[in-house]
Amino acid sequence: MNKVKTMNPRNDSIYPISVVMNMTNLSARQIRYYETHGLIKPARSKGNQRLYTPADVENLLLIKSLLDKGLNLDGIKAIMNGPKPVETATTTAASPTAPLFNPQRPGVPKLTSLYPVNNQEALNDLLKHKHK
DNA sequence: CTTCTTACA
DNA sequence: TGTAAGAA
Repeated sequence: MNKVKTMNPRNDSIYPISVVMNMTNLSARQIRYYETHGLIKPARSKGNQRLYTPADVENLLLIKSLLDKGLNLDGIKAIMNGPKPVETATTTAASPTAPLFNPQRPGVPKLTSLYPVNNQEALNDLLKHKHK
């Protein structure tokens, strides 16, 4: 019942430039232009034909939106090959030491302390006072 | 017929 | 960026 249509072992979804044009609403000129500027790198077929992957289309879409936001090709280029979301994160994170819990089963006699190592100092202090 | 390259506007 | 010409 199922019609397997051209299911080759190497079937990467690729589109010719015409399809990409319809998907991105960009002109062939623009698509090729962005390629010369290194924003996309579509593979080539035997006849030197451009083969666009879905990833390429996504990039084109991103380029389009970024372009619309007022950036130039060089700026977009910088963004694309650098996972740096321009964030001056002043993350004063005080060590995200996740307080992991020890999955101790009921009946284990080797229970010395079930408190996070983080509070060991405070615990000792408390015990000291109590023991006094 | 579709796409590619080069080149001019 | 659009478009023309000639080749593939």
